[in-house]
Amino acid sequence: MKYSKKDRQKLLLETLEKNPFVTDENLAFTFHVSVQTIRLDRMELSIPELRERIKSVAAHNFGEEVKSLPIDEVIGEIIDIDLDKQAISILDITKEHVFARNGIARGHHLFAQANSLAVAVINDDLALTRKSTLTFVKPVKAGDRVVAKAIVINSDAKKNSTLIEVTSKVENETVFVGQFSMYRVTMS
Amino acid sequence: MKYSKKDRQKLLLETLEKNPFVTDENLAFTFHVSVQTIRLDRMELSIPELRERIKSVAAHNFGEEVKSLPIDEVIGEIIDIDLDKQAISILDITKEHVFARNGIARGHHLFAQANSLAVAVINDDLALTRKSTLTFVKPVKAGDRVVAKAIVINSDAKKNSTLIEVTSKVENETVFVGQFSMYRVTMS
DNA sequence: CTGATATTAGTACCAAGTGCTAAAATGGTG
DNA sequence: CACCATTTTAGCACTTGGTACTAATATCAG
Repeated sequence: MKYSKKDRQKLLLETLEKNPFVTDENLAFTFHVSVQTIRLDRMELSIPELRERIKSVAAHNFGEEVKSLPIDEVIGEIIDIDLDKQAISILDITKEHVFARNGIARGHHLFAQANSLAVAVINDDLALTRKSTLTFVKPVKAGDRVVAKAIVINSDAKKNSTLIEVTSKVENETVFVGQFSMYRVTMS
Repeated sequence: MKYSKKDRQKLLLETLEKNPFVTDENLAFTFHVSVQTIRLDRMELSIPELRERIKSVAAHNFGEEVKSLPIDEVIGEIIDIDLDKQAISILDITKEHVFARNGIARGHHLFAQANSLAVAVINDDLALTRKSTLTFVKPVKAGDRVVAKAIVINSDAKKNSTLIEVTSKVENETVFVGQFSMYRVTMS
């Protein structure tokens, strides 16, 4: 069953979209036409040859190295801090923080900002996250400026434990809420 | 200034590691040797030819199995995946992942590994974290190899919701547990 | 100096193409 | 049905970036 030229070219595009690693010979076989026809089709649709297709796939992802979480102690920029009471940080979301596919910020960046703010607000030598509950209220997009505010809910000195709530907002709209139960110790 | 064979081969490896898109001719020129020498070097080091190198980079990134997320957007290395069922990734903790102060891995790296694994295991076009509860059971140190295993607990198609539990272990000892409630949509 | 190691040269061949010309098949319209 | 345009197929020379193999030189170490 042969397709019309139009249909075949449409299918060709879809096929190569799904899997660019197919030779003309292979395509010719699957579409029951000659290799030359496939070549003509590629010309008309300006689809590059196999090697170029592969190269572009490779180059694309090779250049687009996803930024891992930075080394700084705090993710985001602290703009206000009142030790053991509250702190505020801002993080500008760029295209490096989002999924290429849908432009939505990856959860761990919001978590990282909130968590490191929770660590920073604690006035102790050692602060570790013990437990946390997170709610991603609303998707954050590239270009958004996320303002995170950490509030110390309570501090139980005996248990070496502190409860902190972090609320992150974009243009005054809550996008993320996290409760952090922190373990803390003063050394010396 | 010619290098010794040993030095040249070492540099060759590094060069191609950084940029696999280089022809033998090009390499011959930069190392001031003949093309044949480069080929011999590649044989000895069992480095595949340009096209195969490019193909493997492309194939790697075009990971046919992982749909939700391009493979290099995953924090850690996925070593096994059974879509909608379970997945395993490993992350080697280096000094860049830990607090300089105490050598303990910062929570967001463990979260990032677990969360991105939860996203990857979902066989859908869009997967976002809605809520999560985390427990940091035991501190992780530089040098530790964290093995995270994500298990899909249930999938409610009507609610577009999936519950995933991720358990991370170091040398078979649980260091982190996270429950992720994920929002998922199939596009088309 | 000699032998081993390293390097270069040259040939035939391959895959997956491009670019070009030309013939054959097919299809729609009067 | 015939005719002309579109579509498809065929064939050939040439290209890149190699492999596989053989053979000739360089280079160095003892």
